[in-house]
Amino acid sequence: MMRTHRENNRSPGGYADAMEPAVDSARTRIVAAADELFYGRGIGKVGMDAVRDASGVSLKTIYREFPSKEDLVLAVLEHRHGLWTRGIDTAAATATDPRARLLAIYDHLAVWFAESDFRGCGFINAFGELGAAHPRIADAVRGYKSTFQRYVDDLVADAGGPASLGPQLAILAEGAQTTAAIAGTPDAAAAARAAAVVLIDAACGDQLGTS
Amino acid sequence: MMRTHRENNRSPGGYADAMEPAVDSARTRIVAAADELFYGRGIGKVGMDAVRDASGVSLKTIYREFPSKEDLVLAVLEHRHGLWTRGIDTAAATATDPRARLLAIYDHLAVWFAESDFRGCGFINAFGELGAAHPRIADAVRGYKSTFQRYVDDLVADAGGPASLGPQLAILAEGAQTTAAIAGTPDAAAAARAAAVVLIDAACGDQLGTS
DNA sequence: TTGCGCCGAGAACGTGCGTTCTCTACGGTG
DNA sequence: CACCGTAGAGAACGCACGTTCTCGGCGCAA
Repeated sequence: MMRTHRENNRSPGGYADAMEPAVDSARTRIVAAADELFYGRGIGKVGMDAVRDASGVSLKTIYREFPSKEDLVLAVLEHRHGLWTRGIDTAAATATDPRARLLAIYDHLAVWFAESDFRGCGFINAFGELGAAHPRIADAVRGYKSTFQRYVDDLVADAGGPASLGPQLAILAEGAQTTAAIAGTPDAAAAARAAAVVLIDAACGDQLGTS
Repeated sequence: MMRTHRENNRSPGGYADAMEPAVDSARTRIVAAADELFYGRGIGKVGMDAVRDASGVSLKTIYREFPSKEDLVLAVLEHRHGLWTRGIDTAAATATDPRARLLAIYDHLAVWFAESDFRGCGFINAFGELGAAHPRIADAVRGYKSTFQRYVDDLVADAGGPASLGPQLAILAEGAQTTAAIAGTPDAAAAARAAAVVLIDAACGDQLGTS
């Protein structure tokens, strides 16, 4: 099974092949700059002028790549999903069994929460801010979250746990993110991990030792 | 102990005593209307004109009661905290022991998630949207969340559980809220409750039967 | 009744921002 | 060199919104 939680290769953009490199680097710079700004200040508080200044790409080029701010937000969310996926994958890389891979999720959260610019889950923030008015953004967030849910469910199945365990572990991860963001401390990752240990061992029959 | 999770009596406003009734009903109508609008659409998407139209109170009076939109947001958050507190208290009213009062939290979540206009936790949404730019709002949200954390911690102590259990149960509640909001289904409440049962019984020595 | 102060309705003002337009420069091709 | 498409800088436009101001009406004291 070993589902590796890959991101999609590319959004269906459709730009010419010959100029892919230059265009792609412009896209990359725009998305990277917008991601940092959106995440740090909230999407509504960041104007396209700020994205231009931070990326060094003119407004005209930004609007050629992304026909509207909403499209840029969607690209930023996809980018964040790639970061999240890679982080989970590297955290799980050294694990040898599904149980350890599940717990690696919370270890990754601990690393993330300790970053100085941590401000909660970008998907949750975007959903709370724009979900009601922008169905495409709400759908994208739903999709990313359910992808993660499937990842957890598959690991639970590999570990021989019941289907009810997956949602519980995902809820712990979600709650840790908002708790850490609001409290301003990374403690929630350790608490969620400890709870996950109890839940996993209670549900999976306790074949292995604790921790 | 029986901490009853009360809200504060009044914010330090300081308006004349003689006109309190009329003024208070204006405040109430403004806050009620703003609460519904802010929660349903997101704070940034609701103009003061919309608050005026929905409350039937003129802009002049709104600005006499709340010197700025930020002050109105703070009052709305306090109002929501009162609703949340009363909901938790009534859900816990029929419970006879601390364990049941803890589980009543998730029963209350299930009721809340099933409401047609449920759109996640208003505090989390406000924090994600405005926390970075409005420290007073961030502080208020932090305060409400830590009040809830203390409520849970006290119940855990009453139940004879270890201090580490309180944060775990609060994380479950937080995670259930965001999961239910994004997924659009109330299932997360039941999953969080089931996880809470396992965690409580594992930590408290399993004196009583399950569920 | 005459003045006075409060209030609601709504216009007005300033600002920020999403989006588009203009102007200029430049690099490659005949 | 002339030509063309493209890019950047930045102005411009339209709109939404937070906040303030104006106007007309209404209740109330003398």
